[in-house]
Amino acid sequence: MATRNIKEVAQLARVSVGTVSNVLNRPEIVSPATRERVFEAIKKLGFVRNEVARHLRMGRSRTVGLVVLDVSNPFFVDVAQGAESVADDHDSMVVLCNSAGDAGRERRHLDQLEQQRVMGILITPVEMESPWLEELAARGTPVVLVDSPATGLQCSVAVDDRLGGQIAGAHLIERGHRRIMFVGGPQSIKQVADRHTGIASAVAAADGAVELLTSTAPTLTVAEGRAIGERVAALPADERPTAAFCANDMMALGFLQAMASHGLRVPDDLAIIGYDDIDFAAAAAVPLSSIRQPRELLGRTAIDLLLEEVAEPEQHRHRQVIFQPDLVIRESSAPRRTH
Amino acid sequence: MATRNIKEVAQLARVSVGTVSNVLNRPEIVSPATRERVFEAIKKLGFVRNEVARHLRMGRSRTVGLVVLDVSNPFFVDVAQGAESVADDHDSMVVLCNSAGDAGRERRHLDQLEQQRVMGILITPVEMESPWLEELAARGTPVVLVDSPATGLQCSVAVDDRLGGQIAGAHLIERGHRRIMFVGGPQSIKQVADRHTGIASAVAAADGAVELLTSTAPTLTVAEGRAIGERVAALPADERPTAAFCANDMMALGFLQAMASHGLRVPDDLAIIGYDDIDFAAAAAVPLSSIRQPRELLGRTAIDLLLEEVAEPEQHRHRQVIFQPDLVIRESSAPRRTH
DNA sequence: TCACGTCGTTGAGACGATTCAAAAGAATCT
DNA sequence: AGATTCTTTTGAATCGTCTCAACGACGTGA
Repeated sequence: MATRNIKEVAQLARVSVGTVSNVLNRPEIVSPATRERVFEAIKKLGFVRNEVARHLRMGRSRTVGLVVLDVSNPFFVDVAQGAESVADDHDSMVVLCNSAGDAGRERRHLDQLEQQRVMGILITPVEMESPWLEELAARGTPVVLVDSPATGLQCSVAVDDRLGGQIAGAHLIERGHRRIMFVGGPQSIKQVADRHTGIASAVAAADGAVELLTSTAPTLTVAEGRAIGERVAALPADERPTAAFCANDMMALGFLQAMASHGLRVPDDLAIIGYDDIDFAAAAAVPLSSIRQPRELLGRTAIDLLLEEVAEPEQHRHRQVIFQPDLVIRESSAPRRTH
Repeated sequence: MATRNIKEVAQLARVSVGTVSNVLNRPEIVSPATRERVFEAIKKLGFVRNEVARHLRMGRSRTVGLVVLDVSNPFFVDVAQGAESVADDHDSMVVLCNSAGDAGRERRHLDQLEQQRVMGILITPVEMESPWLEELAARGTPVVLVDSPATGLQCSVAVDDRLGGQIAGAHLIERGHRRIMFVGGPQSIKQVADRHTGIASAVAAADGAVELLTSTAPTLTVAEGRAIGERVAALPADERPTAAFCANDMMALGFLQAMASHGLRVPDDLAIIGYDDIDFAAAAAVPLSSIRQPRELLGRTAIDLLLEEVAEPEQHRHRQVIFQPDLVIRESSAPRRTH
């Protein structure tokens, strides 16, 4: 409660509050002697600037909200770190919020961030269509979609998920697989839908020779991946797919665990390829093949776009940046023996 | 920029600003008719409460800062989730900051949080002794140490790391290992120092029969674990330890990868045990034995203590909560054959 | 009719910093 | 010395909300 304010500092230094403020913000216009006196007073009182009052007066905040689908997915942590590294250079702060794939939680976080009058919001939305976001933007909080393409009404940074799915599919087909399962999540998540479309197009290109199964989980977690894996492992061998393309690496890890616990060999009995190429993918029981996304670059670019918009709101034109994914081949999808 | 304020709402609803504020905060004391009129005005204008002004006026914030050593370590993400779940119930918000083991970054985050006048700070400090934290607390921002025992000047939540180290050591010794390496980090990090002390005491209890090597990295990351692993793998077999106790699971995963890439078999050539029991430990190439900490409970309890202190600053007495770690045995430290 | 409570509403200060026009002081030039 | 310019410092207004004493309207009971 011993929080000092500018007034107390002014009193102790025998200057006006205006001068203290000047020392804090434009020290060069204050005479050295006065400046020194003020600094001493600050030190003696243990004065710490009140950013809240500052923000209220100045009308703009130095923090950016980042709302992600799942904090426990290292993919998003990496995106966040990318964003934070840029924010650091502009002495802003990133506050990380977890929607956990739940529209309600997402909504609450957005409300909170808007009430805090954050500088802007970076978000991987739970649902494709969200009027909230547009209203939010209309009311004056810039929004940048992350890992999700925008319709033109706002900026966005994304990776071509359709292409990623296609690459994964082509890879598995090229490896000789003819019965492939897409281990996915809610189609309402754009990324999932696109990855599905991608692999479907690769399958279609194989001219009916390849069969595509699909399983869907409510969330893209390790646990769900494991659950689906259990079900797949329980199938008779001739009904079982020979390869699985998981919507992300978390699911792939769970799926892999289920294979192991049922004595199925990866990639011999069943090949697996994940998505995101999180660091743990390489350290898995069987190192996971994956579709790599430029995780940190995604975060970096998103906040760059945001800062650009904030800096020049007038002449800013919304942009949609799209990156290309890469195929990373590891043991989990190693060459399949044609039997 | 279309941000409306209470005054505009008041004008449109033809009431005073005081009444609008009442509608927002104590709707029951406002007559239904007026209340309705105000709500309509709010909706029509798209008014969103300015939490910044609110906070300035009320003098206290609804956000809590959580400063962790490494956001990319899922251990801390779990702690954060525990904290957040409690914060949610008290409609507060947790902002996650990453010191990345760097005292400078930690310092900057603390400054920022103090300037924002957060309700309190939960922190896993980089260094044991930190005058900053005490000054911070003295100036009125409550601090709770997380995963790190306090000296009595503040609240803390921790797990008995000494015991954890001892359990890990006893386990390896019991499995027949006589040459054990502690793969650690800076001794300035209390957790690391304690885990080391723990295993050392287990080794001492073995009466000279066991040899304890120690290697130290600047940070507790996968990369550092791998680097140390590379060096260990390069040693001639008779100088190489037969078991490694890693200061956390991240290092253990890196260490494990190094073993694999050098063709050393785990646990036959070298057993590994980690610390934290993060979810990825079980999914590793060789499922990792680990010392489990109650991760979410740690975060939950920390914020409970903080809220307690904030609620009743007067009669609050600082408490130090200590939990017990558990041994989780998996394949990476399976029985060693006596040769 | 008057005094008195009750209920709803009002409006004037805070809260702590920034900003900026204007005043005060110092330095320079005639 | 007096006029002019430049440098410092001042203090009042402002940002958006909350709080609380005071006020008006209304009904009740005497």
